[in-house]
Amino acid sequence: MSRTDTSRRGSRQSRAGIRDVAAAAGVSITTVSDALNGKGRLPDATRRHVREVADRLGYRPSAAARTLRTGKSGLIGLTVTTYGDEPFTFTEFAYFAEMARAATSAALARGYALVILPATSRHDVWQNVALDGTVVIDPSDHDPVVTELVRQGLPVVSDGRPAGTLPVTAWVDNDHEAAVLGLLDHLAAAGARRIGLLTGNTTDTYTRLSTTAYLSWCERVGQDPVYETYPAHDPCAGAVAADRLLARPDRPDAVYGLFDPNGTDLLAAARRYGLRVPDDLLLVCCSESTVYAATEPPITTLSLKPRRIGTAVVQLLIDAIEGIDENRPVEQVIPTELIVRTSSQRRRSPRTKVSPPRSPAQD
Amino acid sequence: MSRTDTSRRGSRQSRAGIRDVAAAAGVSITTVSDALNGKGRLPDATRRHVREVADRLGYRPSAAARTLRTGKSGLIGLTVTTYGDEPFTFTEFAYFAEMARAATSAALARGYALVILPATSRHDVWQNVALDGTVVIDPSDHDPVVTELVRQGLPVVSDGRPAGTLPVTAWVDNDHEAAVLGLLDHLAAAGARRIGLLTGNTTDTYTRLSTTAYLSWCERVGQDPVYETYPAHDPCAGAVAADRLLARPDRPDAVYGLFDPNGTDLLAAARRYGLRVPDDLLLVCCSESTVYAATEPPITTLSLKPRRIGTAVVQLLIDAIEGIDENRPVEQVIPTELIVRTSSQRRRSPRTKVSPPRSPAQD
DNA sequence: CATCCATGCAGAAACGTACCTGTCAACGAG
DNA sequence: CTCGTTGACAGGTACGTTTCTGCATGGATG
Repeated sequence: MSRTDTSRRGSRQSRAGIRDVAAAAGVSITTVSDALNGKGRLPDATRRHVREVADRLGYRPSAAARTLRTGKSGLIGLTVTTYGDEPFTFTEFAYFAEMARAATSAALARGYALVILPATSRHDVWQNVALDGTVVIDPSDHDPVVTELVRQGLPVVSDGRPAGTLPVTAWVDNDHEAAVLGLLDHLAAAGARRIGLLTGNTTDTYTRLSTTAYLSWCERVGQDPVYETYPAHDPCAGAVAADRLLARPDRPDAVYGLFDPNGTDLLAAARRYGLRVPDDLLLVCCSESTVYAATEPPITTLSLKPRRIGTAVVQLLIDAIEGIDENRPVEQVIPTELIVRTSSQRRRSPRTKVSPPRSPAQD
Repeated sequence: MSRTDTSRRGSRQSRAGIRDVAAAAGVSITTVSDALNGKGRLPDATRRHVREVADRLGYRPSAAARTLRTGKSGLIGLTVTTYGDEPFTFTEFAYFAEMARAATSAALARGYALVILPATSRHDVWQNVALDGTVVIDPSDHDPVVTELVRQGLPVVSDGRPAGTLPVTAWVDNDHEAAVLGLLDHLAAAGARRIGLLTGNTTDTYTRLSTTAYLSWCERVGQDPVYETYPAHDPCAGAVAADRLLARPDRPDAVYGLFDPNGTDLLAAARRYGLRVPDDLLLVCCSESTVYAATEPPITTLSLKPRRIGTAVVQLLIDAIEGIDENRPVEQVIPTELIVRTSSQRRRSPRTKVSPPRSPAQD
């Protein structure tokens, strides 16, 4: 009952350690550890007793000590590419938020926590945190961070297939080519004769694959490509590029925008030129934002299913960390979803007085 | 040059530790530690030599051991409230993303990393990570997590002033009352006779303060309050509530929406009822999203300046962790910004053929 | 009765670092 | 010549766990 002051130090009030619990419960340190971690062979009575004493003392095991001993920290890095000195970019907000949210949930469910670590972090920060593995979003060609991590023997799972010979443990990605081809077919089926593209001038895999898919589709159907590129990480450049695209002499009658804000950008540009959507111009953009369900008209979007990706990435990583089933698939393709709304349907749907509220964008 | 195998274990190839470096450099462990950490009094020659050997061996100090020894982990928790089992909610995407982004940058600049930890996390996850302190976003009245953390002696800084007697170390917040009052005055100045409110039915501080500010403004100017409430964490309820508000017999001629998606919700509802914005209906909503610059018409938004908040929160927390200037302000109020666009200006601006692209939403 | 195994627990060795406490040489002052 | 001083390092302990090994005890088995 009374505080047995068998502590080795005169210092008062430092947090209770495992040996304080052992002393108070009248057992050995081993027994406390086993009782609390459900290991060893102890009678239930002892186990309960130890647990109760630990509770009473407010005992909290030291994460640092445990990590040092076991070599596992329960921490997963979430690495985001940076433009300038800011972590993750303007154009990827909704995608990143959804993906990170799902990843956090998935990690948590398996007892892990996520640490946000921009790729450009100072080296000393990287080294001051004990990671069990890392998720890398859209790694660049020869990402020094990934190389370094792999060299340290840490598993690395990337969102987006690695470019070149980047030695990731596993990756998850969409089939961007199939997505773009399907989407272009959808537009063509809706009556588009000349489909334009609004794309980025960066070299990341997503942009590259999507653009080449567009070009090959054009070649297949015998259409001249009509596209404008812009630096996607610049928040104002998109509107300018959208304007350029619709100002061209060979103005397209349908446009696919590769980045999230392109939908509103294109819609605004269309209005400036007096183009009605979808009558004069069909519109699709890649976005996870639900605002496109409530625009006038609602805009068809391509969803990359960031929640599925976030979940899959974390599962793969934790499997690798825990050495579960070594010969599990190291790459996983998540299907995209085309959410068809008014902007890509040639025939305008009859105007309803009160349309039903938009449905939640679960999963 | 040759691998001096003085390692105490027969085991091969385990990561180089500090004593491997010491052996290879022909000095003691102390010297290595001092040389690498810039402490002690060593001649520059020794320091350089040790550093070089450490580099050659690919030595990476163990974060866990360092944490155990020093008691500092360099990790800051970022706690988000949850609705259901998902971290952070639909309505706060843009705000949260901006805030987290700024917080990450600020922490990084001072050598800390952020760990995402939903408030409802399993207890064992909380305990498995060694935190130096925690940022809590919008803590509820008697948040058990905050209480627990404070009891452990960890500094806690909250985004949003703590309700009741929550014992946070410091907090950062906007002056929500002033913001709402100013915004309502702005609408009144633009000619609004009856201003409605679209608000939440939750009890968090933001919603409560904003709503009471609205009510007291109404009382002051002698207007009957016209408002609808809905569960803000439900992604479809907003559209329904917006519709309800505009369907009322005492239909307002101006509306302020408290949550991010309310702008598009209200705009869509207005269209259904044939109301022109801003001619028949003035519109303002609280949002960090840039889509409202490109809607038709562009919508006036109230920005809570999440980036400033994120930065301030982290600075305050790290100051507390490092014990800098104990008597520093423990509360900080960040001014809001009303970004005035067409939707809240009575007179429609002349239609331009090509409007300039929207400006970036820096800071 | 001797042997064997399962049970219930204790002792002690790591884990890798930081830092406190020496030790030893050189050196200038008295 | 002696003595404090200072520079340059080495030794050793503590941080708080987990876990391997080992030691009793007691009942079942031959």
